[in-house]
Amino acid sequence: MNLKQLAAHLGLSQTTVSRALNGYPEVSEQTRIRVAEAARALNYSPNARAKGLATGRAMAIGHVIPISTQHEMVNPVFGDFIAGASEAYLKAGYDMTLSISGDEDEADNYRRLKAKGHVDGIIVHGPKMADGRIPFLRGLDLPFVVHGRASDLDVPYSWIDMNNARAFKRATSFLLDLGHTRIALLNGLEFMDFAYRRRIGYEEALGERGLAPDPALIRGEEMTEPFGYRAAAELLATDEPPTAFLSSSLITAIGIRRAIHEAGLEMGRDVSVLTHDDDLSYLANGRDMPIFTATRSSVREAGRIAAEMLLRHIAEPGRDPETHLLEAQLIIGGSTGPAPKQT
Amino acid sequence: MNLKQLAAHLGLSQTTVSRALNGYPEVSEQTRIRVAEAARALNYSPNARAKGLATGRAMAIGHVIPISTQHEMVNPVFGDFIAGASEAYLKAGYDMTLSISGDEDEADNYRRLKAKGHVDGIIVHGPKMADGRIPFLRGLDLPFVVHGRASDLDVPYSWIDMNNARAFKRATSFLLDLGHTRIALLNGLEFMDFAYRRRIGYEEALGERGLAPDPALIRGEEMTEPFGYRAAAELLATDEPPTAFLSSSLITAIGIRRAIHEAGLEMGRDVSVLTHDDDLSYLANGRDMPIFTATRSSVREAGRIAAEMLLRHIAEPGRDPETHLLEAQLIIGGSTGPAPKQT
DNA sequence: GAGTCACCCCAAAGCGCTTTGAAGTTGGCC
DNA sequence: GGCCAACTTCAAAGCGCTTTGGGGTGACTC
Repeated sequence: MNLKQLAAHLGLSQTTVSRALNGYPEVSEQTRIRVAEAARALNYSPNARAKGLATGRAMAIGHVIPISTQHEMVNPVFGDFIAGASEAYLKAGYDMTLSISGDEDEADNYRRLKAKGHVDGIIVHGPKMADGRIPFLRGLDLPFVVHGRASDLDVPYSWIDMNNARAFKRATSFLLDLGHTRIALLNGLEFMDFAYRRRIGYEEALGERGLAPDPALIRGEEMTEPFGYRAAAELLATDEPPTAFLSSSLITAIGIRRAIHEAGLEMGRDVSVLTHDDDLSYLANGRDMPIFTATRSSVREAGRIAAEMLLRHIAEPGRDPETHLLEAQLIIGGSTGPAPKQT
Repeated sequence: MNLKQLAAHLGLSQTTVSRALNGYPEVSEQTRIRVAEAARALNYSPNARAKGLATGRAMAIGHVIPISTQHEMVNPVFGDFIAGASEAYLKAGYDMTLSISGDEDEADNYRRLKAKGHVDGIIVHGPKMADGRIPFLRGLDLPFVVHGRASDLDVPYSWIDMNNARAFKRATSFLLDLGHTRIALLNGLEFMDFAYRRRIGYEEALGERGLAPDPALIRGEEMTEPFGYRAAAELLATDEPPTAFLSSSLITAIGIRRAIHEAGLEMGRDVSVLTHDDDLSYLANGRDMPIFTATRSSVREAGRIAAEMLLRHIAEPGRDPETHLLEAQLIIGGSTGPAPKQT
C-alpha cells in the first residue's frame, strides 16, 4: 500500500492525501478524517526511504559504539543508555541506527554515515581524553552529542556527562572522613576520559588532606570482575594493604568483594568498598539498603537527556552547543565503615 | 557530492558511473578504475535512501528489543549479541536499526518497520513460550530469525538457540552425581522460553534419578543480583536448605554467592553453585580457573550466526527456514563440590 | 567497402514521497 | 448577476539512485 494507491482508493490526489496525513492546514477537517481512517484501515504507512529522500531528513539517529579492540569488550552501560535514548526517540518518531566500529575506521564510519544520509545526528559514545572524533564531527556539519567529554579538547561541542571528578572527590573524602588513608583506586582505562576525571577527583580529595596519591594503589584497566578480584587480591596481600577500595564499576566492585572474602576479611568492617554505580537495570545495587556504598548516576537518564539534546539541535540547526552535567548521588550502603584501628 | 556531480566531474553519464561503482561488466576496466579513484578522491558515497528506493533493498536489519515493562529491564545479553551480529553485517555492508518496544505495541512495531521499508529482515529477541510475534512475522513476508524458540508454537521458522534443556539437564546431573539431592533452581521468568526449557532439563535430570522436583526450591524471576541474593538467603534459612543452586544467570549467581557468604557458609564446600554463563565480555567468569562451574555458550557467537542466517535468507528469498542449536559447554569451576555429609 | 560483432556508453523512466504553483469551487458582498 | 477572497484540491517537478532499452564506435570478417 503506497500513497498513490491510497489516493486512488480515496479518489483524491496524492498531494491532498499527503497533506492530510502530515497535518497541513490546507485540508478540510472532514477530508483529513476520511484520509486518516482509510490509512489506518488499509494499514498504510509511508515509506521511510521515499519520505527521507523527499524531505532530506532521515528521521534517524546514529549511535556509533566503539568496541575496544584489545578486549573486544562491549560497554555494559550501553544497553541502558540506549533504552533511555529510545524513550526520547520514540516520542519524536525517530529511529535509531547502530554501527559498531573498531578504533581504526571510526572517522570513515562517520563520514559514510553522513554521506549515506541516513542519520540526522549522532551520539558519540565513550570519548577518550583526546578524541579525534569530536573535531572531525565538528567539521562534518552533522549535529552530534557526546556522552562524556574529551578533556584534552578545547573546542565547543554538545555533551552530557556525569560529574566524575566531583563524584570521586566526594567518594574519596567520604572514605577519608571514615579514617581511611590508604585508599586504592581501581579505575577504568585511563585514556578514557571518565576514568581520567575520576582519578583527578580522587587525587584532589587526597591533596586537600595533604596526602599524596600512592601509585602502587592505583590501577586502571577494563572494568571486569576478574580485574577487581585480581587487583584487590594483590593489594590485600602486600605489606601495607589498603583499608578501602574505590571502584569505577559495580562489576569491578563485585570482584573486589570476592577477593576480600577470600582473604578472610569482611567487607564494610575490615575493608571498605565504595563504587560508582551506573544504576543499570540488570545490576541493581539495592534501593533501601544498597549492598555497596556508591556514587550513583543513572546512565539511562543520561541517555534520555542526550537524545533530547540532540533532537533539539536537529530541530534548530543554528543552536549553540549545549552541555549538561549530572551530579551523582552518594548512596550509603553496607560496604563502608570506619577504618580499622592500626594494630 | 552525488552521482550526478560525480558523473559531470568525470564527463560520464550517471549510468556508467553507477555501473562502474557497482561492478557491472558493461564498463571497461579503465573507466572503472578512473571512476573508483574519483569517487574516493571526492569522498563520494551513494545516498542510502535513494539507493534503497531504487533497488527496493534497505541494506539494513532491524533488531526489535522488548523491554520488560514490569521491570524496565534491558537484557544484559543484548550488547554482546549485537556485537556478534554486527560483525556479520559489517562484512555484508548492512546496517542495523534498533527499535525498543514495550510489550504492547510490538505487532504494530513490526508492521511499521516493514511498511516503512527500511529493513530487509528482522531479528527477534527474547521469545516467550507462546510468542505472537512469530506467527505475525510469518504473515508479513519479511525474513526473520529468532534468537531462541517459542515452545508453544508448532510452525516452521528460522531460529538459533542454545540447547537450554540439555545444558540444564547436564548441569543438574552433574550436581546429582556430586551427591546433591536438594538442588534449587533460580530461573528466569518462566514465560520466557529459555527459562521454561531450562526447567524442563532440570526436571528431566531429577526424574531420571527418581526424584520429584520440589516446588519450594524453584523460583523464576528477572535475573538480577538481588534476586539471587534474596532467594538464596531465604532458601538457606529454611529447615531443609538446598545444598546446591542452579542459576540461570551469572548475575544471579553472584547474588547467590553473597547470600552464601552472609550465611557464614563457603561456596563450593558447604553449598554448590552452578550457573549458566553467556560468556559476556564484561562479565568474565575466568578462563583457566572459572569462579563458577557453569554451562557456557557465547551469546556473541549466537549473534553472529543469527545475522549470517538472516543474511542468507534475504539473499535467497525462497529458502526454507533454517535452525541452529548450540550446545553449551560444561565448565568446571570452583563453585561446586560434593554434597556435604548429612549431619 | 559493407556488414557484423563486441564493447562502451547514454537518455530516460521509475522507486514513493513532498512541495510548488496553479486551478477549481464556494460563499459573501456590492 | 458578477467579482473577489477563502478554501480545497490538483498536476507535476524533484529528491538521488538503478536499470531498461537503445545507440555509437571501432575492429574484424568476407
